[in-house]
Amino acid sequence: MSSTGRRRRPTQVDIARRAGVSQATVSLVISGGAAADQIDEPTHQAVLAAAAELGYAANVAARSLKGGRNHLLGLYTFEPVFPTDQRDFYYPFLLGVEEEAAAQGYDLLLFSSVTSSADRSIYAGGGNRLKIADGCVLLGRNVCRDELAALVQEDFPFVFIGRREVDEGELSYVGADYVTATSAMVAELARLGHRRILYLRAIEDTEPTRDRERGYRDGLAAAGIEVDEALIHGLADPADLSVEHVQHWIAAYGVTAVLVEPTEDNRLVDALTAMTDGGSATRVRFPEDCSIALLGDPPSWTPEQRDWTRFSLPRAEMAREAVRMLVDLLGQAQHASRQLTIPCTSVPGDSVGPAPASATGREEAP
Amino acid sequence: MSSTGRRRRPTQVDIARRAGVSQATVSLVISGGAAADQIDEPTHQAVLAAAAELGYAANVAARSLKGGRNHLLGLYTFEPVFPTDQRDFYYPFLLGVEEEAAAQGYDLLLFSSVTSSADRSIYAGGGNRLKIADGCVLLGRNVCRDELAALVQEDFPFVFIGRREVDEGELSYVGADYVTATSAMVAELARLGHRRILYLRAIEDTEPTRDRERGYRDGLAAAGIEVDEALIHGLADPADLSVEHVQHWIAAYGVTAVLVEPTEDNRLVDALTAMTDGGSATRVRFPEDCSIALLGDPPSWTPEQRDWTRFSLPRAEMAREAVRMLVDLLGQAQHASRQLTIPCTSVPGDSVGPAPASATGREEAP
DNA sequence: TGCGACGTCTAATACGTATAAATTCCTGGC
DNA sequence: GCCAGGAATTTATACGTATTAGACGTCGCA
Repeated sequence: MSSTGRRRRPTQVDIARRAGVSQATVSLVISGGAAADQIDEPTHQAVLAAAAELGYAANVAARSLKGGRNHLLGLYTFEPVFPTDQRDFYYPFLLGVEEEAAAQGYDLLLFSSVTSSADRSIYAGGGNRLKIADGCVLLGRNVCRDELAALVQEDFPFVFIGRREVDEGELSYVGADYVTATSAMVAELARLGHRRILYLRAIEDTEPTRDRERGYRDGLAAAGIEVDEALIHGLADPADLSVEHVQHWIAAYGVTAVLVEPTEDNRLVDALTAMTDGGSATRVRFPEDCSIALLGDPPSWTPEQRDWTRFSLPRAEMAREAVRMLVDLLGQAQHASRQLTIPCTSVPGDSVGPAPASATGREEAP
Repeated sequence: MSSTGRRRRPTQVDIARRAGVSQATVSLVISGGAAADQIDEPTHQAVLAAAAELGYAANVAARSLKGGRNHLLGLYTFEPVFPTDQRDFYYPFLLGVEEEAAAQGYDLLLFSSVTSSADRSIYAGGGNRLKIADGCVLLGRNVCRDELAALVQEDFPFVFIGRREVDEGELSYVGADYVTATSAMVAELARLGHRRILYLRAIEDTEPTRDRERGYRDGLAAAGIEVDEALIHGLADPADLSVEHVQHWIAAYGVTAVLVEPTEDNRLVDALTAMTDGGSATRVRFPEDCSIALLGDPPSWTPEQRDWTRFSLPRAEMAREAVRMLVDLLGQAQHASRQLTIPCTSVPGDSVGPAPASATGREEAP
């Protein structure tokens, strides 16, 4: 059908034959960045011409086996990125990675872990799948620690989007500055007279959660408020954030403000909305009854939604920086690990108000 | 740091040395599916033990170099997929491709054309970029015909999502059955007494548009209505679908129903919504004043939106089928082209009603 | 004329795996 | 005791590329 009728993809040997040179020369012309100018102009052209005629494309596997570069950046996510309910959360990351990868002249290799089966993990099939790419961007909240540790052991270049730690050594990441952002949120609440601030944290002990807790404690300390451990509460399911609970916290602990971590899906915001909607007796008004702020932004953001007080992660920016960092790492012989933290932006919103006068100074009581 | 202190990853040779066998034996034990049982049980165990002790992980590059396949499927889009205003249109395709690729054991190579610059085209850098993948899924409305033709010339395996044609030969695609869906829509309108049906088609002469026009004509023929060429109208910009225009069409041509192609962005639906919102004199009520149906679904679909009468493309299903077809093609020595058409699902909606009695039979007049 | 230097190219090899072909070893049959 | 025949394992090779060391001329200069 086609001119040659052959099925096999052309290789450097084919080009060499056609151009009347050796395979080594072809390799030098095609991918010998530095050494490419040591070959004569006529042969240079001849090789390129032959390559074009044959429709040559380098074999990725062979190239990376040999240790060369493929101009591929991997993107591995520990959770499915595409399911609809989380899409708005991950979309900005995808966007940023895609954009910056293209800008840097790399194509993106999407390692799919979309099936829940374990056979799509990094070390599936007895090998490290990521290695076809020159380097890899990692993403996801529920990290598999073993795999991450193994990745650090081999010195495969990768950058995590989000701060992550493993015992086995330092890894590179681009994270959001949850500590400062949360601390600032606490400071703002304190300025408004709040002294009894409830912190609803995720149950899982991941780095983002630890950072927020750190910021919470720092913020309280800076405001001269002692930490009451009873006000740090693990929230297993956003649905637990019910009217009854909040009213209980207000009554029993004198809580006047709540800080809560949003989930990657819509459940938290749904729960909040549900609390606002109920009949007058069975609802909580924010901020009249209680101030509330989100430690991060809820995934989907339609204009109709309420403008919750919160801070917002620079997600696309984080992704872009991660790609830049990765490309940088690739350029260096030595793979030193690097860490970068990007500030969050504060969104004032309308769910935080001054503390009720009756509550001010309440923490002075025994 | 690690037990050996070496940096290099263990290979089959290392295992072989440790287990006192040859590298070939190791290969047979580890990945020799069928031939694995021809080796003795003791050696089998010894090899596995050695592999476990060394923490062996197969080198994917070497493996796929040997096999000729690298288990990568390309995804090339002729338009940026990630920009926000089109994201809901392309998302289901991404989802489907991603999902099925994973199910088939392939990873996805995302060729970014996100920068508008031409140097990210298929044939950038002198070669066919797509060729680093085993095969490729193509996507996008504004196809570059030259490149597509060139792709057909070389017999690089690819499948287009959406019906596409080139003069140079047959290509494989998975398309939506616009013809039948449009024809059915016309039939339904005819059943409701409509005889003067306006068809607003896209200006560009792409396959999806041609198919719809074909369905329009077929549907009219089946209903025994003669085609009035004045009722086929090219719509350059969705904003042109204004109240004035519709009122004009009703008055001048006796139009009682309109069929319109949606755009990939939100402009058409926005225009429709705007028409409904105006003051009573400057708006059109659907279906009271005029029935209207969309030949495809508008991109974003929030529950608040009006439930327009339309038909809906099985986008995720198309994507999945495309991947399946591609994998199938890869398995065959001969690359025959294949075509598959998937039916659309009809969404009754509420923007179509019976034709006004005064208009029925109007087409009998000269 | 001879000799080193330089410019241009090639031969050879390594990367880690899979597999066909060849070898060794063993067992049983005569 | 010798050989056919199979089971268990190894040897050898190929996959396509990158890279190093060296081959081959050619030129400049003494």
